[in-house]
Amino acid sequence: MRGNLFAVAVDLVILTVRGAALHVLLVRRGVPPFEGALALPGGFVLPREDLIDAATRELATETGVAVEGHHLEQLASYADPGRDPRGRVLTVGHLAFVPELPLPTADTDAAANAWYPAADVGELAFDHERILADGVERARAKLEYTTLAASFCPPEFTVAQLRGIYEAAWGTPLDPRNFQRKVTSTPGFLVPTARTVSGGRGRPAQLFRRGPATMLHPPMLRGDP
Amino acid sequence: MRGNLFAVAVDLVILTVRGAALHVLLVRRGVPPFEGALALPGGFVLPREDLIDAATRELATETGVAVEGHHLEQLASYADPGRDPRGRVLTVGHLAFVPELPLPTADTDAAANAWYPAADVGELAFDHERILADGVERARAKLEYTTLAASFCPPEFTVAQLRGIYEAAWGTPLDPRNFQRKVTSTPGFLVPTARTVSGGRGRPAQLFRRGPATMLHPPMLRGDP
DNA sequence: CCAAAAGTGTTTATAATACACCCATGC
DNA sequence: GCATGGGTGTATTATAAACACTTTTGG
Repeated sequence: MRGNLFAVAVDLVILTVRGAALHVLLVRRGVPPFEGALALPGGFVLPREDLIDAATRELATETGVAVEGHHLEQLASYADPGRDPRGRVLTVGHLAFVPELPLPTADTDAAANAWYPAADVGELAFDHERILADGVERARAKLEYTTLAASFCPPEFTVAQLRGIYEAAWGTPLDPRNFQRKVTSTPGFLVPTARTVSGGRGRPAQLFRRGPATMLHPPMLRGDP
Repeated sequence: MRGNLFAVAVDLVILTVRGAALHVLLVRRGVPPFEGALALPGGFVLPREDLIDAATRELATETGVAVEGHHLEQLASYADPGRDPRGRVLTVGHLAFVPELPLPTADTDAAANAWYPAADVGELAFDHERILADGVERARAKLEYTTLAASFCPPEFTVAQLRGIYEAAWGTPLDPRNFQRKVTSTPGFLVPTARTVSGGRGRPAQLFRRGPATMLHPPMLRGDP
């Protein structure tokens, strides 16, 4: 067909919210090239595998959790001729949103994996800084006009937890009272459960699940004000 | 590195607005596979070429016009193992917005190229129906919250022309008077020129160029109402 | 009872719609 | 003049931000 063949990989920008900041899952590379450097988790696509399946497999490997209910989408492809010293490698970046969860202590192929603040990762292997930047930008954009913030929460969550996601993602405190009304009055965003959370300091909060809606009209954040 | 190598192609969803509907540029295939079928224009990525360069080259080939001022962005990658009967081919879909322009009468590699209504293209080669659908969906979404509608217009255009883009893209008539104020009062959307268009039936309209702004806050279209 | 967080009601500012109206041209 | 589309002003309506207030828990 042609002499110019590519190896094809998938790399994952796996984001979560810890404390008040976006964090990304990075692995320490154990083999050349870029041995010892931090990198996005990823790997080559298998002979009969589709891209989303390869990404799903990597996500399960790295987080130790099934993809059940996690959000995973394709981000963009990167194929700069010089991006990999081994030769011509195209990588398809993917973006995943997961709740804060304990990581498996690496019986994976990677030497170590851990959460790092997405805003301050230092130097990464290959062009992974660029892929990460694109992933963070896309994540922020999608939070504005979709209901995906709930993908960062566990299966059942409070309105305050959800608000923390938005506040972490774009660093602005939000009015808890107006936020409450906004999300509870958006049809299909939240499905109330009968249960409440106990043990907190104030009045117990009601627990919700993700609703069927995916798009927000109007968006969550407005212009500059 | 690995035995599972891919051929890598780029395919283009080139959109324009003709009359009152979105149209897409399609080519009639002159060689197998899918000989005689309609397909998106595209081709293989060259050995030292980056993806955007390959897409830019194809866009210039098909439209006969330099990419000056045209909008071109990566859409998504497609690599289903069965998508090409010749073997493992990954294609990186791209999305282009161009003004209505005369097509070169094919001294290109394709047998013929022409505009087709994007909503009614019939069967396409490979998985190009899917790629087209993704492109149209992305185009509609981006028109809502960016200034890209102006990319469908010639270098100088009237507010009514711009309104026609929006009306064609989502099939809703818009109030000319409120539309006028909305776009002219959005900073950086339109740059007025001294010139006006003559020969129309009513009062001559002022001509504008694209401004530096790219994002719209708030978006152009609101929810269902 | 007090502190703290959840959740509701109400006022106020802001922005979007609807539409009356004037402007500048061709015929 | 009059039809036609370009462009502006303004009243009405919807929405979001600000914040006082009530609810329900733990200590």
